[in-house]
Amino acid sequence: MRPTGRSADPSAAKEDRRQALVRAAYNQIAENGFEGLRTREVAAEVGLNIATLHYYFPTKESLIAGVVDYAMQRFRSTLAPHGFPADQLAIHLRAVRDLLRDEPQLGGVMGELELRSARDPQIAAIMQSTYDAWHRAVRGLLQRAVRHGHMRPELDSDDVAAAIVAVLTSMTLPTVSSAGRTDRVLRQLERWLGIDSGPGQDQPTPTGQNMPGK
Amino acid sequence: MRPTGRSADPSAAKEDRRQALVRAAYNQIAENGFEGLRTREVAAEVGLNIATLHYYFPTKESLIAGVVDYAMQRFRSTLAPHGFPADQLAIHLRAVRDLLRDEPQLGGVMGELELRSARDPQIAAIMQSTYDAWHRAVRGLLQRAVRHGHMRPELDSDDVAAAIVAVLTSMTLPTVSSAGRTDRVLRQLERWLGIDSGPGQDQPTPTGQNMPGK
Amino acid sequence: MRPTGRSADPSAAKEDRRQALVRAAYNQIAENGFEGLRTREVAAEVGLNIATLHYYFPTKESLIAGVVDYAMQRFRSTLAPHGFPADQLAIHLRAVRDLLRDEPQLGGVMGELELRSARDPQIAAIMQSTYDAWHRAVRGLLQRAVRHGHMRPELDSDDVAAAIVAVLTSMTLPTVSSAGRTDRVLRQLERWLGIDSGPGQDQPTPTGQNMPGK
Amino acid sequence: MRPTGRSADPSAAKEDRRQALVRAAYNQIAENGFEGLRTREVAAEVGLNIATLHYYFPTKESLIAGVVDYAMQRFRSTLAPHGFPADQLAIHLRAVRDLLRDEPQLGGVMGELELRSARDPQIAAIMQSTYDAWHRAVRGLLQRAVRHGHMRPELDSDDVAAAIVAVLTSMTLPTVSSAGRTDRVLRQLERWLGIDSGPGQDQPTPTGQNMPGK
DNA sequence: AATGAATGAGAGTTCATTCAT
DNA sequence: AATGAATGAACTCTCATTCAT
Repeated sequence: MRPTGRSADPSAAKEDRRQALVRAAYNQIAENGFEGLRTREVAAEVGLNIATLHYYFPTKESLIAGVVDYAMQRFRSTLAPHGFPADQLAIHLRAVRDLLRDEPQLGGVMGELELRSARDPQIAAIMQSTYDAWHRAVRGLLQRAVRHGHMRPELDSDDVAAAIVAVLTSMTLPTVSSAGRTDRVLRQLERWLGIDSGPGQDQPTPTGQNMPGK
Repeated sequence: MRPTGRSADPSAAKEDRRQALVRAAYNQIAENGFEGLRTREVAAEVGLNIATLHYYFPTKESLIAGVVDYAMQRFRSTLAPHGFPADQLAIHLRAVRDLLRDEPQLGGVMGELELRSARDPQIAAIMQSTYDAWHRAVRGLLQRAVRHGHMRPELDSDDVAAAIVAVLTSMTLPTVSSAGRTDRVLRQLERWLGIDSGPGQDQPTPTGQNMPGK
Repeated sequence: MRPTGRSADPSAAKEDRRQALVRAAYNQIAENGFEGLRTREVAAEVGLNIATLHYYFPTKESLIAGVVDYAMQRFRSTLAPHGFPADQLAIHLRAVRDLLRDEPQLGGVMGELELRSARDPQIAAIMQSTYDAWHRAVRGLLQRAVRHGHMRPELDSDDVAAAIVAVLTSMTLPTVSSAGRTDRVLRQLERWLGIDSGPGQDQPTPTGQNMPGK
Repeated sequence: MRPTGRSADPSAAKEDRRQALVRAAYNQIAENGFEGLRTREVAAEVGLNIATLHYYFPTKESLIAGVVDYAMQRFRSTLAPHGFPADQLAIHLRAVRDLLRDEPQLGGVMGELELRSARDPQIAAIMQSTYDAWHRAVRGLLQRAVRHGHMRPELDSDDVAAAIVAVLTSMTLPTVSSAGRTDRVLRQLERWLGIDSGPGQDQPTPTGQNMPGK
């Protein structure tokens, strides 16, 4: 009675199809943007007829809603790790970078959602709450780091969290992410946070401009 | 007293019309995205027939090119001040914030261009060169600031410039810019750079987390 | 008893629709020329929406290709009889005349294709090969006729075939075909070929200018 | 007081412009057919503005009428030579061939007019009367040739004239005129008429199938 | 659960024509 | 006599959506 696979449970099979369609749409958006999202293409990629797509998703908007869900879950699942020990902030930054590097579509889709949220209140709400959760998570990390004495107590955890989220978000944009700027940006962010550990991808930079105590 | 308006110079009048169309398209993109850009709407907004729009811009693509030009000029003109004394980096950051605040459309359009550049090589080239110029300008500021003793000499001006550009860019995104996050982010950036002149919008908060020497 | 009409075989029904559209386009071209061919009209004539027409023929050009096929087949089917006994050249000439008389659209469409071939290499190729085949068929007839002693041996079968094809082709032109000139022309051609079997449509005019021996 | 040239007479200058426009349209039709005739292009080719074209020719149809006139005059002028001695029929055939060879546009335009006449009664009338005149001229030649003993008395001058005109007309069609078929056709026509003079373009063929004297 | 066929609404683009200057 | 600017009408083509099967 596994809920996945083409097995007994009919409603599971249905969910499979839906997932396949959502993933196809997700890829399409990553590649062509909302502008270039064609339901026919999505259906074709899954090997289905347009009409069948509309059986699963009555309207294009509902399919997009599915994509938003999928992207968010994809994002969150990787971004909100389990334990978060003391200085796992560094791990978090790397995780984001790795995620964007390994699944380049995600950046594109997030960017598209970002923009769409300016016009689509429904998406805006989802995005906002996701970012709020993210912000809170990062802020929590910062506070714990301060409590553990790994960061300067006078930092405004709200402001720093906002800045971190902003920098990480900018990395989804093509212009910033291109030409290896990503690594530059991330490295500098680590320096500012005093969590740069040298190797990463690159050279040992034991400077630590911001953490005089170090 | 240039011949703006329906006055003497005929070629100026033509340029006026073109500008009006470009601005209308610019607004449309800001409001509805590239996805929602309709030439008929643009023409109507200026009070012209579509055929007339095509008289000025043979193709939709050429109109978009006009918009790109306009947005870039809008962006650059405010971003590349003339003199740049020693600590004008702060002024620059504020200028960007003010520009995005006072002309909210600009953020939207830049975001759209940003995304489009992932698929449109022509736009990508323009965006890239603009960002490169921006990066160089900021880096130059940083280097001068270091030379004048206003910043720590060991900073990697390339990395810091990249981070600054990334943060400022992220401010064009709706999610980041909403809910007053912009100010948070900017304030923190200033702190990191050691150029913060106070909390909120302007009040003096001489903390200076990053520039211990100062 | 093939599944014509709205009966069993679904793919046959599809082919029916395609045929109906092609025939409608064929009629439109005959009536208004390529210049006046409007997809909307074609669809309307069959009782379909334009979008549906594009379902069957993705582009106007592909619809035209269908028309070319149809016209050619219409032409060939009647022009390349089965057996061709000795003096069937006469039959061939009459068949062409009858075809053009009974299906006046064909002349118009062929004329249009003729002209279009001056600008459209694709059509030019089709027309050329059709005419070549026709030329060869006629030449073959002539040679057999010579071999059987029904025509003078010294005739240049290539030249005569070219002339015959030219005359028959000219009969598709409105000016030539109008005012009963067709019959005049054909009668004279028969005389030159020595196969004339009578005046007007049928009256016996045993002159036979060309076949003195006969 | 020459009526041509850019001199004194204002109405002559006007006529010049008209002629230039007509000739430009004529060339355009030869190249692109009626289908591809664009008034803007015509005006541009003469170096005028569209609006100016409409000053000379209020409507596109009126411009076309001008082209018809021009083509007809071009055709007639060369086709109806002055003297016509006894066997000038041969000269006539050669003249037509040379005309079509030396001014290839004429064939195209005549073909277009030919087809258009199927839909445009006005053009049909002009074409018809031109062809009638041509037919009569050729018939006159034949009759004189018979009277002078250069042709067989029993020929039906009406039928032969019709056939000649048909063959010559077919030579305006691209498919017939291509691939050197023209010469074949013409040569054979000359043989049938008994006026082949051997060399022409090619080999001496003194056969003369049709001249009983042989 | 799946599909082929059909559609309405609308997109960008073209073109002959007009009008004020 | 000439033009730049403007327009209406029409064209081909696209796409999300629907419906009978």
